Amino acid sequence: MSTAHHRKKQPLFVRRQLLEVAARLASEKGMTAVTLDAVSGASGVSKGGLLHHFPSKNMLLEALFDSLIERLDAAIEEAMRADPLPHGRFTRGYLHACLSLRDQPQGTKDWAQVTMVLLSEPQLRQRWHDWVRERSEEYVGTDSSVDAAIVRLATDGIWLADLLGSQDMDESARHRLVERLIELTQL
Amino acid sequence: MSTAHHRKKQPLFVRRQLLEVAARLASEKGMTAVTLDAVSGASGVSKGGLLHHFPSKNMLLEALFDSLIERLDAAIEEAMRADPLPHGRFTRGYLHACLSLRDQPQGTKDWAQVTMVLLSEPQLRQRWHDWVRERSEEYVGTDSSVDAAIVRLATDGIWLADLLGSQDMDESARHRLVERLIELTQL
DNA sequence: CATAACATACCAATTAGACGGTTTCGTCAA
DNA sequence: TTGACGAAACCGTCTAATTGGTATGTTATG
Repeated sequence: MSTAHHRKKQPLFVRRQLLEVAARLASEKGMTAVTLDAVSGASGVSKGGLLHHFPSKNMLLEALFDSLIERLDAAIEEAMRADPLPHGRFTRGYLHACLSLRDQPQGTKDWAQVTMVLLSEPQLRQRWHDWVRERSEEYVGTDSSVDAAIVRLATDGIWLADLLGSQDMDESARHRLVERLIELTQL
Repeated sequence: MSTAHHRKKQPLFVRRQLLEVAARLASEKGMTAVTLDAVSGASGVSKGGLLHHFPSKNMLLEALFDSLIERLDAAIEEAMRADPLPHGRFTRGYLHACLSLRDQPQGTKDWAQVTMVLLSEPQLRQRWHDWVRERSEEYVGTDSSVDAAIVRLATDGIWLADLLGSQDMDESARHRLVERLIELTQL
């Protein structure tokens, strides 16, 4: 009856839209709020349309996770290309990538929160674990020092702190923190 | 009809039992699996009984969160008592507490995973944030160096890595890591 | 016209919680 | 010591709403 599905078909845009809405719901209201009805409703897409793009709820969550990992990979690679020093390069790339993803308003907002929520789903933990393992094996030659490990762990800590939206660290303190972390990767 | 509710009344035990079951469900199957039916069923307690102890699902989750924070506080305090050096004492206490809670099989298992899952609930993030803020203000005199902040962030990172159940760090590597972290708190 | 991109209408199962009942416990008077 | 008696600690059922998913359309696009 509605003219909703008379609109122009734009599968890629709709798919992207659905993922973004799912991400927003997850970060703002938690996993229990990410239902098919809620996602389709908030997207202006029917449930049938949603299930056309993602055959099941799990598929939706996995796709969301994939898109986040993709983003992260791209950001790391970009940061690493701008880094001339091999030693600790991956660790610095990881640090910069996490920092840059933090304040990019484009696309999926609240990256940290979404990732956190997704990691709270046991089914997706394994994939994250695999991702970490792959990287740590790939860069074992340049990023296996104790200090590098500490920097990467601290990066995860920053990521974790960000998701609380806590603004208890001013810009200069943060800058000193990052400077020190980079220094540690070069030891 | 069953004789189940003829058993001896042990409110504290039942309450504790319910929290443990909720924690296990959360860590093993994610938040979406923590339903009133599931918790009451796996506890051998009726739904009525569950709702008697925790008037709503939110109350149950909050109580679970409280019990975890309690544990953490106790572990930190214990670690700090055994530490003679004031400088960086809280940071070391935080580190040791997180490490010790990791491998205590007693009571609520999978502490990290449960905390993670709970933090994925936006309603509970604020409380964690408040907790962090309180501590960082209380120990501003002894634990406000950049390196101390890094150690605490890295501790969060370890906590995060633990919840993936990744065993990709052997005992000696871990020991060196902790040694280095402690060293950083003393600079 | 064939197929992909949607929409609408259902469905069985599950959900949080309300409700009223039953059993035990603490307490205090007789 | 007993024995009411109110309150706390349970139990089991009911329900309205929501859940993930199916089945079957309708429209646009190549």
